Amino acid sequence: MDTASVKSIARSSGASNSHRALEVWMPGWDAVFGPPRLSEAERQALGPLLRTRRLMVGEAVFQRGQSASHLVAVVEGAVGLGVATEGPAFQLERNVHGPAWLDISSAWLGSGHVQDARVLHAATLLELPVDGLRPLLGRFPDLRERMMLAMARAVQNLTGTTHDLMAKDAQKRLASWLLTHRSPSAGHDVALKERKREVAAQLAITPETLSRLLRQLMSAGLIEVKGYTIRLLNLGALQTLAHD
Amino acid sequence: MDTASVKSIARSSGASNSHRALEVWMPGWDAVFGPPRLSEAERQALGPLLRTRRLMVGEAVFQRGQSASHLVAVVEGAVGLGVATEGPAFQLERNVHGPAWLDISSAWLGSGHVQDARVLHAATLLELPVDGLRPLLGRFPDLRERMMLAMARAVQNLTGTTHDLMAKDAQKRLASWLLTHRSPSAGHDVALKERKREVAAQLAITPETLSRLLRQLMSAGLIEVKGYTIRLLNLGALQTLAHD
DNA sequence: CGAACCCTTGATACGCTTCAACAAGAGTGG
DNA sequence: CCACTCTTGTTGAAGCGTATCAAGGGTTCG
Repeated sequence: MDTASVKSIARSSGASNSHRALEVWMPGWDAVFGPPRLSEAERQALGPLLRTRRLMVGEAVFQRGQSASHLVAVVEGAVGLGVATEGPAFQLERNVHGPAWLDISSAWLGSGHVQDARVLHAATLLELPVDGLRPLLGRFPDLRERMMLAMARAVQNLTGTTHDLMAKDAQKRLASWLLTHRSPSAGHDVALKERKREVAAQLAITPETLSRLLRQLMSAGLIEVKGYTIRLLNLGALQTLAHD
Repeated sequence: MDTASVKSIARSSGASNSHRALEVWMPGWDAVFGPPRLSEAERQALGPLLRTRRLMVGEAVFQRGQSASHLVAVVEGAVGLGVATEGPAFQLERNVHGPAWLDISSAWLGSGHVQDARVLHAATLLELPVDGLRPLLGRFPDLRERMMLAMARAVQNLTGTTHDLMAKDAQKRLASWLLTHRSPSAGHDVALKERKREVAAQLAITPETLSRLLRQLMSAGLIEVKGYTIRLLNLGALQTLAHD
């Protein structure tokens, strides 16, 4: 496990010069914290605290009820959040593609994770002990602001999700999903990075219903489905559908 | 508006002794921040920033899209979060009874509220400008921790809500709601503090369905409904129902 | 080539909504 | 004081949206 080697570097560097300290910083970590980039001082302070784990498909990142002492992020890969049922079955609720926070709230409360997390595509995970983070928030206002923003975004995202679940039917949720998941470059294509059954789970519908809905939108001329690529033919109409 | 008088006291007191400073602190504010009680220094720092508003039934606390510069809490009374449709109609999604935070996330992002908020029972509101709060978070570690915890709790609550919406049917959500809303003292009664149609809205069902479900649970012997009081006759069975 | 997936399609079932009617209180004005 | 209206909750009948179950086709991989 390469976590060990990173750790030993961090320890041996001690109160290092910036050159040595840089060695504890791994490429990709910046993406989790998001722009603007962390300052050198922040990186030096955070570096020794951070741990990475590399997990393969199907492995559990954490389990429901398991006490949480670390904030967890996905640096790269994909992790599903949900509830494990008996056996290998897994009731997927949310899909986290790196780089993004996976569980930014549980560790603060110290009361254990609320969901299970399972690796969907081999993933690199980042763990940040909240006990170690706390003092840093006093020393680094920017880092503090960053964490507040990250949590605020989490709240807003979840608020949006609950709104969608309460107020929109499946077709509207799908239209909404398609619009937010279109590739940033070519604005009219959605390249599915996951299986359709996982998309369906996020939309809180069955794979069968998703299939029917796609077909429905297709025969209405709004989209064009080719395997795992969906071309959006009529953005305006999709937005009208999605917006309430 | 008594906000003005409070404000003038805060201003005139300047670098006051603790006796004068206490005057800017209003009874009830502590409840919003939750235990343990704020320190004297924290109160002195927060006091001049906080503003209270007293709003009557039906008034809008804030509107969707309206830019948010303040964290908003309900000191006392009840406020509904949702989306205003045309006219006076209001699609209620969440119900906030004071003391509790109403919108703790929008102001951090500075991107406007995501929902409308409307007063359901005459309410006292507390507003805390995030620009004023920011520097305080550097000076008061306890206050910082408190805010992190509050946001973390918001995330966990919303996570629970989405889980319920995705995985549970209406009956299970109702059982769950009844269990979490039973009066803390006499553990077998639920005294509704709102109209049933508002309870239904929170459960994302229609009032008709709520009525039928209550009748259903009643004839199953699990509860006893008398107007706005519901007696839970079989906690165990309700928990079995609620827990997936 | 068969086995194991994934997606699709069809038939049917069920949960919840919608619409409509009605009963029971609360407030209002003659 | 009674008739009137407004609001809230309840009940019934019908319909829509989505789940469930079952079957078949397309890939991928050993």
